[in-house]
Amino acid sequence: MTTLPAPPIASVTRQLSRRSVFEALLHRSPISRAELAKVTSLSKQTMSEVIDAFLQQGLVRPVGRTSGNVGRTAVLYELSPEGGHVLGIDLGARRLTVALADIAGRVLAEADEATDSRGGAWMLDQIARLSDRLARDNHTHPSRIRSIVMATPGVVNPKSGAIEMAPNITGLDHLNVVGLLGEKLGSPVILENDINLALLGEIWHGCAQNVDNVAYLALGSGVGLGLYVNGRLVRGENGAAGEIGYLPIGGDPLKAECRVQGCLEYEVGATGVVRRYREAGGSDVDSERQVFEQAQAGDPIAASVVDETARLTALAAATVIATVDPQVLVLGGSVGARPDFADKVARELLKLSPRPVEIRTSTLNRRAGVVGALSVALRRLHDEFFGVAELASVLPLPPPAQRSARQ
Amino acid sequence: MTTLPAPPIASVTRQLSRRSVFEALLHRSPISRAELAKVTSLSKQTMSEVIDAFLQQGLVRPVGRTSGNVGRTAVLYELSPEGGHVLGIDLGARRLTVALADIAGRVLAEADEATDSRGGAWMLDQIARLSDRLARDNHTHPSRIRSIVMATPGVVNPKSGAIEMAPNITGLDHLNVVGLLGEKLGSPVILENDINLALLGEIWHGCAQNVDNVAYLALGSGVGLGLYVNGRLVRGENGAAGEIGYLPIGGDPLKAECRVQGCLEYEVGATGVVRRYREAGGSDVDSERQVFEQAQAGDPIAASVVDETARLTALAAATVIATVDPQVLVLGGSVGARPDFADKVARELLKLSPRPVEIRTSTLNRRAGVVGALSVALRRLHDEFFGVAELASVLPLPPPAQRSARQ
DNA sequence: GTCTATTTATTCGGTCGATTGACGAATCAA
DNA sequence: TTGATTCGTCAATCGACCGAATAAATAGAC
Repeated sequence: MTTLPAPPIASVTRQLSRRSVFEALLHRSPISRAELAKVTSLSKQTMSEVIDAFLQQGLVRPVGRTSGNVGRTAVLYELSPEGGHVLGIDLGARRLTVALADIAGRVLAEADEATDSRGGAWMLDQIARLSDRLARDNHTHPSRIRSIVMATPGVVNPKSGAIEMAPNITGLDHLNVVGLLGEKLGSPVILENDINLALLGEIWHGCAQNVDNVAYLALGSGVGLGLYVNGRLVRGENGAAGEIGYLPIGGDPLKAECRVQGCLEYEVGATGVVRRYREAGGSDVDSERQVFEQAQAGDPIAASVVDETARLTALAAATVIATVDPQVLVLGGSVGARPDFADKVARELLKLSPRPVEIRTSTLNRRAGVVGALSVALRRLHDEFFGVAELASVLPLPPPAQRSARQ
Repeated sequence: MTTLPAPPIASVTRQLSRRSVFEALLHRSPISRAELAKVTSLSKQTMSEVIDAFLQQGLVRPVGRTSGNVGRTAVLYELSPEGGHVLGIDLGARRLTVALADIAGRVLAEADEATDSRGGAWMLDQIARLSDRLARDNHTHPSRIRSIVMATPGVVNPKSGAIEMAPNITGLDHLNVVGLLGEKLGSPVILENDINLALLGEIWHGCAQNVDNVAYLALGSGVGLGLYVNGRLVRGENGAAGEIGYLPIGGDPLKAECRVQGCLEYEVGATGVVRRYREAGGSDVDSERQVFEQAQAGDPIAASVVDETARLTALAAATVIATVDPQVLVLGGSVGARPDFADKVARELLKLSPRPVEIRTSTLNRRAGVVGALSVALRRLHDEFFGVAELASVLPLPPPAQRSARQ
């Protein structure tokens, strides 16, 4: 229980060394000093200095020794769980999920319960309560949590960090969520759109690992898109990138309904699917899931509604593919991840797109959001400890108004 | 005429110092050592060492002294044109443009002539001849050119750097352009899509300076899109990002014509505009430009064709806006940059998009491509001299298959 | 059992680069 | 002419790195 951080100002070069040692520790967990020196190509004594500092900070701990090889045995080290913790939260309209991980990215625990339907402040209390419990159950004092990221529906303004449109959750807009939650939990909180985080989840632990250009098409109660381009998340200037509910697909884009909730959303969103099924004379249903189940059970009306949904989804996918040319298209969300539906979309897409794209279905499913939240929280923590900040930035080009050389 | 580079291996920390000194020199051109020390927050001593090294390399040169202030006068320095040159080339179906700039980004000269219509090898010869002439006319031996970027129509594969589809230029595909041209010109050549470079041109010297999220919609003989997201160009996995000719807009996406050249292209491309005008009973024209001129002259058929073109363009714009949420939408290309047309598109877009986006028209027009090529060539040169390579990279997260800690 | 080869980790200079403070040089202002 | 101010260099010091030498610990050969 050492008082952790106090990174006592290090020179740039030492910071770089620390950083690369940390990276090696992340990826080759139980490892000796000598081995670390090899992979980082630092000298053995620099390595010893860095490891000593890490030990003192409680960032690293010894775990056993090598044996069996010729020569002196080496002490093995790994990142200590005491090094810091992060919290990921997925706030859905129905379910609230919380997960805890340590600085090495090991997921220590996960918990979920039904979202408090009273919304607003009650919900924030619920989040705080659940998070606290999770921390204590894992012998982690809540104060040891150093980075928190929460997935939320709606548009998150990338500058202010505030929620701007959260249609599904009552009393969440016009509430200073970052401030209130940060105070309750005692750590800085970052909000991010749930679809974006689900995408990052699939990239970290799911079906899109080691891919630099991914489009994630989420189809559930609504329709949304997450974009990962050049190895970075695309948020857009107002955080509204991927709001493809407004794509002019599936109806007259000038119609009143389309202007309000978006053309595509009106047809393909959950209420749209149910409405189309009812209008076509289908039996009584109250969720889009039932329509899909009816279709699989042989209901021809449901089948045609599903086919049309797949067709429209494929159009949206073709649009995205033509625009950003991703390597992989991930289908997610409660509807999109259904294998039968994904197959239909893939078939439709073959007819549309000149360039076939690899289609995958979500492997994390409901966990995607919370895993993505963990990944962002983790990256934030790492950057806090080992960031090189503006060092990394690209060299900006000179502005056009060059004063010319004068002798 | 010192033998320039020979950067005699510098330590990381010195490289960082050099880099930030260079950056300061780029942006505050005539500047003294003392001033440099202030803005870079390096010590005066270090500054003198770095400047001495730069002087020896011929990278900077003194230009006069300060005067008028109290205290000792200071020698002012600026980046020397001898420090290195870059070449930008814009290879169009009609016109070939070449421009020369020095390491500070000062455009030294520009020249253009009609593209050799025999295409293929003749064209490469023409490029080499024009480039050589430009260099010699500016007292720069071609061998001093250290970085060359060429804008070309078609899809450039981001991995191989080869041209994959160049419909408008004869005999350009299946030709090792990078290799042949690099050999002729004696420097490494990079190819990039012309629309992407036009976008980068507008960002560097044109109408989209200091904006991190830009969509560039080019409408000329064809239709294309350039995307600049998170301060970086979006190429896509196959270099096919922005190929919005294939957007399912303006017709049945399953129709034969659409599958070949793309739905939107079929309607909005130059031949599409002319075809629609003819089909509507318009008078005899042989270019899309004439249709637009007829419309302005009062021809009602032409006007309706133009209106429809604007409507479809606005639909494409709305699609892009919903997908990537740019801060600025630039309209470019011979048709797109027409103010009357841009106005129409803006009006249509207002009806479609829930979130109004700032629309600008290209200010560089035909020069955009070559200016963008210069900007990329320049950045490459700067990175070669002062790049920090993987130093800059983000800390990768650990893979999911974490071996757990074992005591 | 002993010895040797091998590997780990620490100690000891030596170098590089950055900073600091002092100082001479150059200039303006009074 | 003197004083204030700023520029640029010199000398000393400090932090961080590396390579070489050395001590320590172990497996395997004999």
